[in-house]
Amino acid sequence: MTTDRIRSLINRLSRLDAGADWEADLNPAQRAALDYLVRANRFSRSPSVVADYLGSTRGTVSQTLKSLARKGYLVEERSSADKRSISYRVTEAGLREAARTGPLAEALAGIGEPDLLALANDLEGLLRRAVRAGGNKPFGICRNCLHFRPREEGGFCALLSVALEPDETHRICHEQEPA
Amino acid sequence: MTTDRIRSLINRLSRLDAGADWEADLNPAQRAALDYLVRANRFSRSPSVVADYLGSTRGTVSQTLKSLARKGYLVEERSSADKRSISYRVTEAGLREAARTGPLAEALAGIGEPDLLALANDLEGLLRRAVRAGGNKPFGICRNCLHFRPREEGGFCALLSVALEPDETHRICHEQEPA
DNA sequence: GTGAATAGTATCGAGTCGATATTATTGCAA
DNA sequence: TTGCAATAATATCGACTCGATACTATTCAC
Repeated sequence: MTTDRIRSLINRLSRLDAGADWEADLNPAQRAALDYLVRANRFSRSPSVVADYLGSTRGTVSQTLKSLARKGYLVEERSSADKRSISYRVTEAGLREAARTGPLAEALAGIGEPDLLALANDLEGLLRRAVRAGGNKPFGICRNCLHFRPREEGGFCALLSVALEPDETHRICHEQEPA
Repeated sequence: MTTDRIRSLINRLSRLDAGADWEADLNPAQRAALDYLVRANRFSRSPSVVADYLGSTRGTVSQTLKSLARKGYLVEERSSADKRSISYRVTEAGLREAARTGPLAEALAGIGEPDLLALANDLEGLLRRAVRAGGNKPFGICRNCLHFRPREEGGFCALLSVALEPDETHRICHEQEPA
C-alpha cells in the first residue's frame, strides 16, 4: 500500500527530526508548541488554542507551556479583558531555540525551490484533508480569512473588530475561516 | 521559508496522526516500534536495531518493546545462537493494532494513486537525505541489497549466508546496503 | 584466555499524555 | 440580579518516553 508507505515516511521523518531537539533541551512537544507560538498571532497563543492546534489537551499543553516558560523561552501575559485567559509571548531566547535546525532542515536545504514548493503544496493539501478527517480547526493565516479586510497599512478583523499590524496579517489565527 | 513550512507540515501531520493512536491504547513511540516490527525481517527485530531505526536509544526501546509485549502485541524470542540477543515477533493482536488507521490514512485514501506515488517518491528522497544528514543507517528492503542473491523461490543473503523465504525478501533489513 | 566490545536491562529525573477534578471567571437567562 | 452553565487554566494520577548512567551476561579478538 502506498498510503501505508507515506504514513510511515511522514512519521519517520518527523521522528528523525525530533531526535535533534533533545540537543536543544526541548522535547518534541515543546518544540512543536514553540514552533506554533512563533507563527501565531496575539489572539492565538493561549493553552486552549495551542492544544487545539496540536491535537492535544489543555492540561497537557498547560504543563508544556509552563515548562517552556521556566526555561525562559516564553513569558506569561495575562489579559485584562478576560482574567481567565493567558497569552504566551516568545522571548528572544525562544526565537533562537525555534530557529535551530535538524537533519530534516539539512535535507531540505539540498532541494531546489521549485521542488520544495511542489512538495509543500502537496503536504498542505494532505494536511487540509487530515484536518477535515480528524475534525480539527483549519488554523490558517489571517490574511486568507473570511473576516480579513485589507487597509493601507496592515488590515482589520471584522470578527474581532480590531486593527491589525502589517506582519500580524501573515500569522496563524485560531479564528481563521478560509475565504 | 519554504523549508520551515515543510518541516512544520511534516511535524503537524505526524502529530495529528499520532493523536489517533491513543484510542488504540498505543502511544506514538509504541506505534512507531510496532509499525517497524511488522515490516522488518527476522534479523532486524531486536531492541538495538529498533533503536537505531527510530533514532532512539537501546534503553528506551527496551522498555517500549517490553510494554508492547505486556499488552500482548509482541512475543519475545530468545536466540539460541547468540544468547545476548532477543528478537520480538508481532502477534495476531499486534497485526490488528498496527492495521488501525488515523486521520492521515483517511486523508490519503482520498488521493489518486499517481499523486500518491509521486508524493511517496518525494518523501523517500527527502528521507534518504535526512538519514544521510543525521548519520543514520538506510534500513532498506532486503531485495534491493548488495548482498541479495535471487533464487527460484525467495533468495539468499551473501552476507549472513542464509536462505530467504519469498516474503522475507520484501522486508526491512538493518544490514541492507543499497545495490 | 583475558580483556574489550556488544546486547539487553534497571534506575533516575524531567516531562508527555489522557482522564478527572478543582478553581476562577464570564455570560446568559429567568 | 441572582443563579447556573460554560469556559480558561491548573493540579493530580498513573503509564509511559527519553537521555544518561550503571550494570550483567555473553561473545569476540588478539
